[in-house]
Formats: sequence, structure tokens, C-alpha cells
Amino acid sequence: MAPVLERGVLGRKPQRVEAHGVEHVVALHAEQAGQRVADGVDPRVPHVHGAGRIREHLEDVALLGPGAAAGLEDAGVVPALLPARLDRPGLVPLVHGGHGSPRYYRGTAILHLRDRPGAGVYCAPPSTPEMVQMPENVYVADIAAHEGKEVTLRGWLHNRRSSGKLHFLQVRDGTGTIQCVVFKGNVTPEVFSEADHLPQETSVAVTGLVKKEPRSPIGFEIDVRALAVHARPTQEFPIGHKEHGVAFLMEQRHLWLRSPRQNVILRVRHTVEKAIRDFFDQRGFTLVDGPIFTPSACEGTSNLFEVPYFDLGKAYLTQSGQLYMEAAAMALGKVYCFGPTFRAEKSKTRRHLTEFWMVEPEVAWLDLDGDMVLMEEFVSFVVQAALAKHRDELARVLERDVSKLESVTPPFPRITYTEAVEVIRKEQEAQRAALPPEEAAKLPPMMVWGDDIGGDEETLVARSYDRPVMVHRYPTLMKAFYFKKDPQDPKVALGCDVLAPEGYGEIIGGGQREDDLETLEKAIAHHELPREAFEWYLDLRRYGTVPHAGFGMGVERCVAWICGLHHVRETIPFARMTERITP
RNA sequence: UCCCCAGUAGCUCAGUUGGCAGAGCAGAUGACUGUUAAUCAUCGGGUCCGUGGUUCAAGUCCACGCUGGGGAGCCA
Repeated sequence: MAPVLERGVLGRKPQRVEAHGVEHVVALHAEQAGQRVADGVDPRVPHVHGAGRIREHLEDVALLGPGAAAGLEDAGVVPALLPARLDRPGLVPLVHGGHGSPRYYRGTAILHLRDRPGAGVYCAPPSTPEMVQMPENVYVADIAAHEGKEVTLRGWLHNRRSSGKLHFLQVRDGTGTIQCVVFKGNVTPEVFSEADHLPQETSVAVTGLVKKEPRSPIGFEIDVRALAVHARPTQEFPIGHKEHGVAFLMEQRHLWLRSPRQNVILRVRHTVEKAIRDFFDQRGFTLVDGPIFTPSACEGTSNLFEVPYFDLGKAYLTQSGQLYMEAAAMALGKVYCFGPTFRAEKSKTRRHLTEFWMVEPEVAWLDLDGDMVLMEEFVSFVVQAALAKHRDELARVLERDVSKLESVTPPFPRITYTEAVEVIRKEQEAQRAALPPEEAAKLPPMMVWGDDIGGDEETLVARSYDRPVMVHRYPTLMKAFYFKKDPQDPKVALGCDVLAPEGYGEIIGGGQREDDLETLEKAIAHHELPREAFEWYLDLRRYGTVPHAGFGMGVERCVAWICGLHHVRETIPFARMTERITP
């Protein structure tokens, strides 16, 4: 080992030892041997600041053992190596004998520095060499539990402001963002200067005291004692703090996810997905995963993604797991599937994706009325779960009017399709009456019974209610072949759609299935579907057929509604649309 | 597939009747002990989407194309 060139008994004031020009070994040792180390972290320990940089300069480090008081020549010096991960500024990490996990010491360190400009060690007065609890690695979300303690946070630099002798670093760790205050008097000039020049999205480990701060949005700040730069961005982060266009942000989706807004949306999505599973789990449903590859269209041949499938020709990506869930319901009673769904429709609207996630429950011995009760309880459960967990974030970050979600509780209003048509026609008449005749003539024709309820019509129906509205008994001709006809009125099918309020439109479609073999055979023929492909499905009616019902809910539309978003593309991590498949 | 709109600095945009290419933000340098999208000063930064045309002169007008956005239909 190189000779010791400097040795110092450190006073109360921090002292910096430069190492440049020649190879140095710097020894620092305790002022008062035998000083008791309090629980937690004593700020008066050797601080190895700027660990990311120090790492490059340190070749060796040694710690004086318990006999430190005897001096540097004491045989208690423990040779040790600096571990690769020096991320506990404030404590000296050592690997005994050059292998094994590092143990963290406070006490006297001997640092062997390489000859590099800027190399140096900054030390506060050390206390007794003694193994101590290392500064806890904590998350911003849990910061309140660590008030008054020294902690290490690891994350990314979100933003930075400066005011002379203070730098304000906004550090984001995935659970939240916290302001870290770097005061010139608390760190070395190098660290202070570095803190003022770190670009956005630098990954850092910040060590400091957790302090209560009324000016902070989260109530706490970090009073920085040490800052370890893990990695500087190699180039400027494309997404700044000002506004950006949608096209640009979608191209940068992999980076856009880091923004506070996208963080909240993805967390709400997570909560919604968890609530979906909790709801069905609590009610004794079994999760049955449907296939992604399907042999042919579930509901006709419209708009399916086609993939080559070995010698069997073509396969298609699923557009619904429903038919398979019907089979599963006959086996397990109450089932649901939850997975991705693919639609090759060239839909370019705020409500459409080519790949989206759908949950589809199916229940044996259930009729339309029971299905509608299940729908309203399910939607209410999911909305209330999201509200309970994210009320503050929804209101603050997404500026969502959460009072609009509070009213989402059962029962939901129910109207028939026929009644909905009347409501729409009255609205359309009112619109016409309010316009001069020549203007009114330019409007699209009035809705008549049998027309589909489009996006505008959905909004007309939904806006008179403060919660989702259930529209049931649609004309049979509009619905898929498997819907059961209403025995009271065969012109309509026992289907039901749930329309979300505030213009979010259809989030659920479902209903009671045709359980009679002959009627179903006729329906397949009437829709001109290939009978062979549905033989297995007809088997379900051949072997103990029972009334059954179910529905499908699109996760993205539900999340968009809960979050109050303009477009579903923000609700899925990586949206797939007709004109976009990257990143 | 149809209808509408947009494309100018890294980003968001302005650009007048067709007459020298602009601002804010971001970046760099400096000032400031409480900033919250900090502020202030200074500096650097351009294939005006592409091709062709009209014109003394095109970011601007015309044609075609490309890319993206919004909407319709269909759906969750």
C-alpha cells in the first residue's frame, strides 16, 4: 500500500482532502474513540460524496477496526475492497477479504485514490468504527414514515431549479416525486456544482434527512447530504416540461410513460384490473383463459387479424372469448376470461384500438335481468375501487371531477332500445325546432326504430343520467346470432349495453344467450355462417342446455372514463392503432 | 373506405398582399438562500415534409405524393 500522506483528526467542520497530481492515500479517523453510535443514522460520519464519481477514483479502501484509537499503524486495519455498488453515501462499504456481500461501517476509512482530476473525499467528523444499520432505501410513497431520519432515495431527476446557494432537485422514483434541497453548506463544491448541471432523467441516489415541509405538495422534502449519480443521459431527454403534440408523444411513448400524468393513468389501470379480478374472485368465479388463436370468426368473418398456422392454413387472433366462456360456464358455473382482444377494423376514433383488453364473464343459470344486476354491481365495484385508491391523483393530476364518479352505484337506470329511440327522436326534434328550417334540413335524418345507436345518439341518451345507463332489448337483426330472442317480443334480443356518462359511450355489451338448439341452428343459417365451425358450440345445447348470460367490458374505455381522458390510447401502455405499431 | 385539418429550430407554434427565417420552451454560460412549468442576462440552434409547377421572387399560390391528427361507419 502506498504511504499515508495525510492524516487528520477532524473537527466539527467538514474537511475536504484533495487528491490530484500524485497518488494519495488519505486516512481519516475518529476524533473520539468509543463514541456511541445512536440508532438510525448519525450525520456526523464519514461522507463519501458523489459516489458515482468517487467510484472511478477509488482503488482501495480500508477501515480501522475497533482498535482505531491506537492509531493508523494499529494492526486492526482491515484491508478491504470497495464494492462495485457504492450507493450508501455516508457509510463506508467494505467487503472483507475481497469477496462476499458488503457490510456498511461508520468510522475511519482509508481511501486509496487514483490519480484523477477531481478525485477527492469529503468527510464529516467520524464516530466510532462500528457496524451500523445502513441508510434505508425508501420510496417516495413511504416517505412520511421516515421523518427526521436519513434515507437514500433512488430515482430519476424530473426537474431542477436553482436559487444561488440552493438547488431544488425534483426526484421521481415511480411511486412519487419529492423535492430534494441541496444547500451549498451541506455538500462539497463539486457535488453542489454537479447538482446544478444534471440533465433531466439523470438516474441518481440521493441521501439526506427527511424533513416536514408545508410548502411541499406531499408535505416532505429531502435535505440532501450526498448525491450519487448513477447514469447521466447520453443526450437530451426529448420530452420537456412544456406542451407537446400527441403525435410526438406517441412516438416517444416509451419515454412518455415517465410523465406524472401517464404514471397516474397506468396506476389507475392497474387498480381497475385488480378490482376486476377481485370482484369475480369474491363471487366465486373461476378465471378461465380463452385462446388467442382461433380457427374462424366467433361472430362472422368481419375484420379479423389473420396469421399463417402451419399446415392448417389460417388462424385468426381472437376478437372475443365469449363462445369459449359459454363452454367453460357449462363446466364451472361462473367463469370469466381476461385478456387481449384484436379487431382489424380500420376505426380511427378516440374509442378504438386494434389491440385491447377485455374481461368477459359468463354465468350458467342466469337470465338477462340477473346479467344486468351483475353488470351494474361490477361497474360500480370497479369505479369505487379506483376512486378509493386514486381520488387525490385523479383530481390533482388528471383534473378529473371525481364527484361524477361518486354517484356510480347500483341501481343503474334501465331503458329499452325502443324507449331510447323515443328519447333520441325527441332530442332530435328539439334540435330541429331550435334551428331555422333551411339549417334543420341539412341535419342527418331522424333516427327510426331499427337504426343503430351511434356515438352522438349514445351521448344524447346518457347525458340525462348521473350514472351509467343500461339500454336493453335491441332489435334482433342488429345483434349477433347467439343472442336469445325475447319470448315476449321476438323482434328484440335479450341484449344489454352499458353506456358510460359524459360521452364515454358503450363500455359493456352483453346479454342472455340462445340456449335452444333448433333456434340457434336457424340463427346460424340465417346469418350465413359456416355451420361446421360451430358444431362444438351447438354441442353445448345438445348436452344439458341451460339459460346463461354474460357480458364483455373493454378495460381501456372504462379507464378512459374513470380518468376523464379524451382518447383510449393513453390508457394502455403501448397502444396499437391502425396507423401505429411502434414503439 | 369516406370527409375535414395539419406538417417551419430538439419541442410547441407564429409567419401579414408572394419580398432578409421568428418567438417561447429546451440546451450552454453567468447571477440569485425557498424555487414549485422559478426568474433575470448573454450565446448557439433551420433539408420551412417531398417532388414538380406558376413567378423577377414561394414557408406563403397550384398539382401530385408521403406522414400524422380529428371525425364517420363498425365496435368494447
